[in-house]
Amino acid sequence: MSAPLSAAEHHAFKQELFAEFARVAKALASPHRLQLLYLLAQRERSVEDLARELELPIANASQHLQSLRRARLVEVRREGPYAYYRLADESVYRLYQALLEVGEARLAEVERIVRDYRGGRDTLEPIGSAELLRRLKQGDVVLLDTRPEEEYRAGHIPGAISMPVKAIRSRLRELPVGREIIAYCRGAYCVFSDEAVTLLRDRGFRARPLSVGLPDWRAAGLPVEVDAGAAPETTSPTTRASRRRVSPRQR
Amino acid sequence: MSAPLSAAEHHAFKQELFAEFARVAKALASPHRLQLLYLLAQRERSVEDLARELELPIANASQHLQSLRRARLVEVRREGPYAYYRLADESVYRLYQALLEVGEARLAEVERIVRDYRGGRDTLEPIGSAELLRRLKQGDVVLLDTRPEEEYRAGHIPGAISMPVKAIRSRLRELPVGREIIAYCRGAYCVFSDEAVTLLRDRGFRARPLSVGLPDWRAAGLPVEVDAGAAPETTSPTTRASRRRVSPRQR
DNA sequence: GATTCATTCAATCCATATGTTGAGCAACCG
DNA sequence: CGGTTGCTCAACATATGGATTGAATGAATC
Repeated sequence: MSAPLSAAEHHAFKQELFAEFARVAKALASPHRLQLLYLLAQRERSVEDLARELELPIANASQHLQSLRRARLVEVRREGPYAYYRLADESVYRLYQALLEVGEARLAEVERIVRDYRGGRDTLEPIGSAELLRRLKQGDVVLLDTRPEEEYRAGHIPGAISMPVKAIRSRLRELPVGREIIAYCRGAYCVFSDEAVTLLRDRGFRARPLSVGLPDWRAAGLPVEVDAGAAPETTSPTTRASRRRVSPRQR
Repeated sequence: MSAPLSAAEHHAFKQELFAEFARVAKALASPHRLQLLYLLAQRERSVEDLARELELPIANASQHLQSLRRARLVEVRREGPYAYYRLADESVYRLYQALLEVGEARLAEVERIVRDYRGGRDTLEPIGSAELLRRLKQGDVVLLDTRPEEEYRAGHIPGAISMPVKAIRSRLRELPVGREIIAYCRGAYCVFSDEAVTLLRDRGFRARPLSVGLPDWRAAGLPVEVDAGAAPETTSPTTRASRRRVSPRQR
């Protein structure tokens, strides 16, 4: 039972074990793959779709996705000619979050890059999740999901309106003037909500960004609503119908 | 203020940003560096010390440590001829934890390696942190820190007795026969506490391992006691005295 | 000052990763 | 069936990372 274990055995065991963990870290160790995870945290997507958004050759995107798959960070669902990739589970996003947290805390470069990029726009007074929840219950705020509509359909904060930042200019009349507007997007390094808030303020609205993105909201265990007709979680045989537009958007 | 930002600018920004995060991930992407972090999570240590425990050439260890340092995952404190490395902060350990969590959840290999290594010894009925805290207050358990004494001195669970697993055979008479004995060590993949529990049970004691290691306990925000005279947290000028043995061990 | 010791640096070799290109494959369409 | 589409694979060039060796640094000691 308590068989004596040699130091050499100990050593080999540790080596094998940490080699496995290093495999996971290796999968994270590429800017392109991190960006893929960032996009996949919003919703499952096809190879071509991802490649287009990241401006990558398709073969390159495919290879990165397979590398992520070998590390079990993402999973594929094949449907006809398409391969839809998605995050394997919530623990993958928590790892991604932990990586960004360390990066932010430790790398002065990150701060500099962000500051350089969005000049004065870091004083938009973001609202926290707890306060948003409270005020949503009171009904005195309007909540905008500024991500592309497909991402809204794949999961959004209950009560949010889909208002992709690209469409917001033409949809201003849908917004109330009295209540404060809260905008959220993909996460801390996504500019959709910041752009929306800046634009809304220019037009005389009271607006603030949410401090976190939808994946962070979900990871915090807060409620997320999925539209009927959104790409199914279960790998059902052939749900071609899932590609149609549905969006029974709530106001 | 809301200066229009071109798609190309967006793209370059994302590239730079994720390149920085990838740098952090790259630092994690090596079995040897992960093992270094594992050891440094216990206490700060010198290069030679780490190299000896991991059976690495010193130059190799030094280079890995510098690579971790460039990613800001560890920091150095130089004292005379020695370079003492330590984890940069708690967020680094949380990242390490998140990596292991994903590895455990996703890689069947990890399970296999662990199972292969410790045959039947995974049914030692570990006790959780909450239950341990409760029973420590009641005073009906004895808590053993089975790590090397230096690690105990650098930080241990309040009330724990330092009982390195290598010394336990010769110190059995210090242990009470009535109360249950709880043993903890470096973490889930450390075998010190399992070995101690197995040995104690063979000798007729009631013993169980704690489900987490000291760094996990600390990361959970639970109290940790540091011995007076242990290597100082603050990089004080020249605290040579810190190398003497102190250990006013409490029973 | 010369010596010793812990650590770092520099140069090398080898292995692995990345990006690119073009070919291959399977599903679907006409 | 032949063509198109979405993805994957294979082969290559280039770049990067890791381990090893021996020399260099820098602090402490003699």
